[in-house]
Amino acid sequence: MAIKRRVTIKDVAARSEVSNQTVSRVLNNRPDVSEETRQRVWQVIEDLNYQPSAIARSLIHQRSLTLGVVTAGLKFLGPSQTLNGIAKQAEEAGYTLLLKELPGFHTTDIQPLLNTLLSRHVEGIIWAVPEIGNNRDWIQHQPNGLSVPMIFLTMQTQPGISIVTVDDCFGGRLATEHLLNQGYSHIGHLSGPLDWWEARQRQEGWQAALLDAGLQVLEHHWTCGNWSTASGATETERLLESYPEMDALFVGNDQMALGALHVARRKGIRVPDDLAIVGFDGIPESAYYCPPLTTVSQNMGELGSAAVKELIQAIEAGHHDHAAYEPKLLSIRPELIVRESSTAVRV
Amino acid sequence: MAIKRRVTIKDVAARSEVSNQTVSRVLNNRPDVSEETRQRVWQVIEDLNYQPSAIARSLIHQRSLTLGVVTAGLKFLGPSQTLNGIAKQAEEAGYTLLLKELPGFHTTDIQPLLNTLLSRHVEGIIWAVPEIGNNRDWIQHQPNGLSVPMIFLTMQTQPGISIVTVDDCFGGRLATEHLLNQGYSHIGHLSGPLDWWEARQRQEGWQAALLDAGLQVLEHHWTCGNWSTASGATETERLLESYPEMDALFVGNDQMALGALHVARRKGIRVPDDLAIVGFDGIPESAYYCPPLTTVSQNMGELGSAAVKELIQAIEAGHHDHAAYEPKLLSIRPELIVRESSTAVRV
DNA sequence: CTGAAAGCGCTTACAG
DNA sequence: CTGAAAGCGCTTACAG
Repeated sequence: MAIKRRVTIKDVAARSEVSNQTVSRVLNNRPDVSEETRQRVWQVIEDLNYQPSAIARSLIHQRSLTLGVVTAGLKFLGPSQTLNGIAKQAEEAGYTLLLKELPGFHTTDIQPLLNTLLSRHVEGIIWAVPEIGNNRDWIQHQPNGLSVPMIFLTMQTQPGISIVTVDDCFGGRLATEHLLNQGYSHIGHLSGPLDWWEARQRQEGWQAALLDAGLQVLEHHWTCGNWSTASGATETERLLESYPEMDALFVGNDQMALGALHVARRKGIRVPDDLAIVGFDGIPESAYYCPPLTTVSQNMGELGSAAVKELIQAIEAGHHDHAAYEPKLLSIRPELIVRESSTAVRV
Repeated sequence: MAIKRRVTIKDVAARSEVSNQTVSRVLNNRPDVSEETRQRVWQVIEDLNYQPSAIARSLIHQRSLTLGVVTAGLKFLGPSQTLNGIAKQAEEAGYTLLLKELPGFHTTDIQPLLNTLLSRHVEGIIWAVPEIGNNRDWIQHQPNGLSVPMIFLTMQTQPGISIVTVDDCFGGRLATEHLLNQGYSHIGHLSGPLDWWEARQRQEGWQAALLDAGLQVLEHHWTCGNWSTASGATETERLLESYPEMDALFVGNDQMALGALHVARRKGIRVPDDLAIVGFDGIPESAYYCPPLTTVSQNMGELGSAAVKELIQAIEAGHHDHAAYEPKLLSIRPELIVRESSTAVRV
């Protein structure tokens, strides 16, 4: 497969015996070309299978129609669903995506990555990396802000920053209130790792609901795992010991909930009669867990597409430079899906 | 966020009172600049936070250091794991990814998509869309081949095409032979949709193993689902009726296997004593199914990174245009993970 | 209706 | 050691 030179506008011009700019006119459907010339040039374009260079064009137009996406942990469900939504929406809006995946969640030096993206003239950036520990502190240290609009996904509100997020706290509340309504009163919580903002929010929702119901929230009523099914299993065991009265458990994601179900089964604990379990995420398989899992469903695809819409709006506001774009906070509400794992017939 | 003009090489040149090409020399670490000038220019570059335009550079160098990735069904596990591997490897090799997701698996007109990619000067393309029905016929109709190297993932061998694939047929054989070794002899199969090449391969492996063992393979010994847990459940029910002697079941993916387990449980069929079940994919949760699932594990991340390595090799071969790059076929072997769902103590 | 000129942001020979 | 000129592939005024 030897190197093939690109077919350029010059090749087309030469072959159709006109100047470059006439070819350019034909390409861009300008009116001022004679019908005869137009036909001839199109013919040559097709014969040569000529594709105008988007690169050259973006240099002139100062527009690349490209969006940068920074993601991490693509092998997990959430991030890939989000990317799915981003890709769909970008496609629809006529933008192309430049994808960068962080090697881990805790990358320290963001600058080279941002530079790569900016050097390729992205018109905006979507930051689809979960907020963990202080992995967003760099935002403060940006010299004089970014040179392009940027949208952050699922994170703590910060002034001056556009954020699209799922309301995880509300989700945690939803799960817990459901359990209360079902008559459970010793409701434990198995959270995700607490350096994750999402994990903390869900935990907060759980706690708030219990306090609102006049119940106590004590240290030994909860523990945290690392999102994996394995950790869901081991942490559930720990919780069963530290909180023996526990009759219901709100778990921070469906995969850990699967681990919890696993442990309950091994120990002969009946779900939901002895222990109700509610998950978070709403992954399709959860409907086929044993028993089917009640869960809080969040639409990550919608999150992604909302982010793209918002970003494009910001970009266009920048072009009509009058209307300075106001940073926005969009929050998507998760929904409760009730299944067998939390609906015992209580007496 | 009003529009900000990019800082260009001219700005730097003006501010440091040298010509553009001296700035260029400094940027590219050329030797022939006086130390004093070099220092001054670097200072200005930093002050202005100047980022050279990769776009302009790629125009000159005729190299974009960009790879195109075409994917579909990112919301499913396989494609996103694959993309994960692709992203990691591309990053490591210093390439940036241009991502396009097809709206569905059966897109008819590939040309516009290919053109977008080519117009942005991608140096190579990875086709990470599963082969389904005739959704790859377009390869034949490419006028005079592609102008850049292209690698296809998981598909039927075709002359002149570079392919990186998992050996699904071998995987199916692995699962089936394991069941035979465990003493099962009425082994049914629940495949994925048969227009998927991968589904057909796994089915073929199952069939070959049975024939090799001198067993019959009849129509009513297998059925096909659509990869979803739901279809896994309904198709297992169907199979239990059509093939009542069945004592083991090889299922085309883990999610459908979860559906099979679900049905078995509902019907009081003991797994693995009455019915052994083996899945395919090796997703982490399968270790926590009820009972834990024996499965054939395939490393999609490795698939992705192998594809990137191969593609880059092809690209570089193109640059040293002597050594014409030979299309290759790389095949990755899946592995069997044995768990409780297939290891009854048989008498 | 069509072409010569200038320029997008950069680099590569070529002079001096 | 440094700058003027030409060019990557294209488009946009400006002439004619």
